[in-house]
Amino acid sequence: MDKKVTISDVARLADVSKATVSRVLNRPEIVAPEVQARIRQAMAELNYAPNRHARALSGVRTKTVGLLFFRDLWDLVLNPFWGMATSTVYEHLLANELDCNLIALGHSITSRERFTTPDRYRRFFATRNVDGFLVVGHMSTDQERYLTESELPAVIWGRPELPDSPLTYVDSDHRAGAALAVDHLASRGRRHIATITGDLALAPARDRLDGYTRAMAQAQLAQHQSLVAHGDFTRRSGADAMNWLLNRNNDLDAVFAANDEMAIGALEVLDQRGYSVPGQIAVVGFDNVALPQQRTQRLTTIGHDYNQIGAQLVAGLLDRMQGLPHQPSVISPVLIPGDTA
Amino acid sequence: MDKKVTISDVARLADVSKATVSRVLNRPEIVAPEVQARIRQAMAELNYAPNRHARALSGVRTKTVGLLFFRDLWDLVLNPFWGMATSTVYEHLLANELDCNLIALGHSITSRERFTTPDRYRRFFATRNVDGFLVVGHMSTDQERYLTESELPAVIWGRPELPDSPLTYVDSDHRAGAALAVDHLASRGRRHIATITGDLALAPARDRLDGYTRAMAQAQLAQHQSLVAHGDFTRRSGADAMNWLLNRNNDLDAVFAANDEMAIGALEVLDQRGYSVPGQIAVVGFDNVALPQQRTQRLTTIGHDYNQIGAQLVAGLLDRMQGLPHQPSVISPVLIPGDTA
DNA sequence: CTGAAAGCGCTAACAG
DNA sequence: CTGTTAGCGCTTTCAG
Repeated sequence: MDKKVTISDVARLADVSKATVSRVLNRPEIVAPEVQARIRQAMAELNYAPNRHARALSGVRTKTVGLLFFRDLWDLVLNPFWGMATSTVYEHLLANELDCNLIALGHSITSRERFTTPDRYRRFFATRNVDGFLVVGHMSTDQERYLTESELPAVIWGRPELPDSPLTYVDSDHRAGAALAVDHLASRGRRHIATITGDLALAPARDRLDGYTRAMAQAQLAQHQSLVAHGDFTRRSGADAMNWLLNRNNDLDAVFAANDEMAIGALEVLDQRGYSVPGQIAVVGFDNVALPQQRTQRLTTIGHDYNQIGAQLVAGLLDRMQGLPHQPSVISPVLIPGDTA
Repeated sequence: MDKKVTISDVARLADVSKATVSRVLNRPEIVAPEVQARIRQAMAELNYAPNRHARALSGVRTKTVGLLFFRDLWDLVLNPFWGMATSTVYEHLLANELDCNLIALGHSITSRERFTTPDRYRRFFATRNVDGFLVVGHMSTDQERYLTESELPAVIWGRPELPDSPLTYVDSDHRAGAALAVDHLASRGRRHIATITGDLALAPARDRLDGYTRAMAQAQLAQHQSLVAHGDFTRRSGADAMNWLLNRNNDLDAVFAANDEMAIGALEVLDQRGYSVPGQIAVVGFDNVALPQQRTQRLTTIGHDYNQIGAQLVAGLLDRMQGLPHQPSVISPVLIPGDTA
């Protein structure tokens, strides 16, 4: 019915020119109050809604940003961290009156088939027609390259992999976070602190391990191969790693897991095998994912400052969209006290 | 750099007219093979990517659908059901080469402020400029009305509330699902079957309760007020409800919770209070949310046919986008065997 | 402060 | 099969 009300219809009804209508849409202050009132009236009457494509075509910002989620959407279900991250970004986008185009680029069969050639990738980014991108999750160097080539402003949650990427970013200080965990444990008298690493192909996992190693050294605690178990950020792997640790250490008194999921897995094993937590073994996780309600015992963990990261991410993108520079920033995580350490 | 390659540039390079270039984009089969090759070559060389706004403006489908998520995005984190639902829809959209514009309309402060007036709502839907909408989550009757007024094709996961809404839908048969649960329990010899309802303001919760009631009657099992505890779909409420039930029934031998989250809450209480499951009390949930890895004991539950729902949703929308009618459909859930009943 | 006119990039008749 | 010619709805000079 009123699907096709255009600016001309409004102009006709209000007895002005299209240009004037357009003006009240964009710079209302420069049009005479009475005329403006008349026009607004007409718009309401006709139930007019501007066509964003036409708008975009004539060179105006869409105010739409592509939220590139470099994971399978299912990950939103499997690890709450991703849900936290995307939700946070989404909220901040909304708060800045930006529309969001969530684009998932995971490993699901269907989406994998879409990107067989570099060419397709390029096309993909260039063709989104958004004002900029926000990136969540880990992208390959190729993906990073193509995204860069699209020449659209983009800000990453995390860090670019390419040496001197023009892509800017906001990241948590993973190393400092891990150190926070170790220091906390050490200060509580723990001496035999093990760690369960994440997938070391990913930078955050490496950083967290590095932070652990350094903090252990700093605290002058003995380190040993058998104290470092390798996981891959999944709950299952956390459980396996915990078993592995228990089987080769009998004086273990603490574990720092590189994320909460693995920490939960570890807790389950400890529970099964009859260890008391934190009595015999203390556990600290990482991410501070929304698990408070999931167990009677609240996990002690290292928390990202989600809100600040989200805020800086979109502030940075807004800057870049206006051609301003954006300084990458690294945000300090904090210790979230709980019942497990 | 190549941000502004247009169809004319390609035309010039390939020494043809814009129209011909446009043709290879839309109906390649009607252009001479050699010319086509030349054009494609030129496109590659210039790294040409069509401008979707221009395209849309000249009356072509965007192939973009708005995925309206009528919940706060945080719900993706809190209850895996929403993650399952949106992921499923997303996958099917992708499989059909449709782009997805995820739009969350929850109760977060920021988005709430956006929709203070009916007018804003109308504008919101009309202004999306997508080819159609897919709806996940529960919308108010107002929202439903405005969406309808937008006159864009829309298909709902669930059911419209308005009497004879032109909005079409795909839904699980909640009543049948609940009956499945009760029948299963009854067939295993359970006689004192309680239920924990969801938020009865929502149709699915009412349907599941109704299904329970009918199946109980059918199985000639005694019903009683004290067997019906009210929850709100959260884990916490499931736990509370379980306590409530335990406190006023001493012969309880089974519980049907209206969703998995509440079932988990109930299991936690049973565990704490020292009941054996399913030895003393059997538990069945609803939704078959991806919790397999969450506990050693797998929850017996009623599962939606996610894939089929997703497929029909998208197929239905595609039909409606072409002006074809779409028959709403109701999909039967199935019993997912587990270790708790 | 307002109107007329040109053009954003693409598609769709209509002729050839 | 291909080129020409109009727009799609909106913004934006440039005059008035």
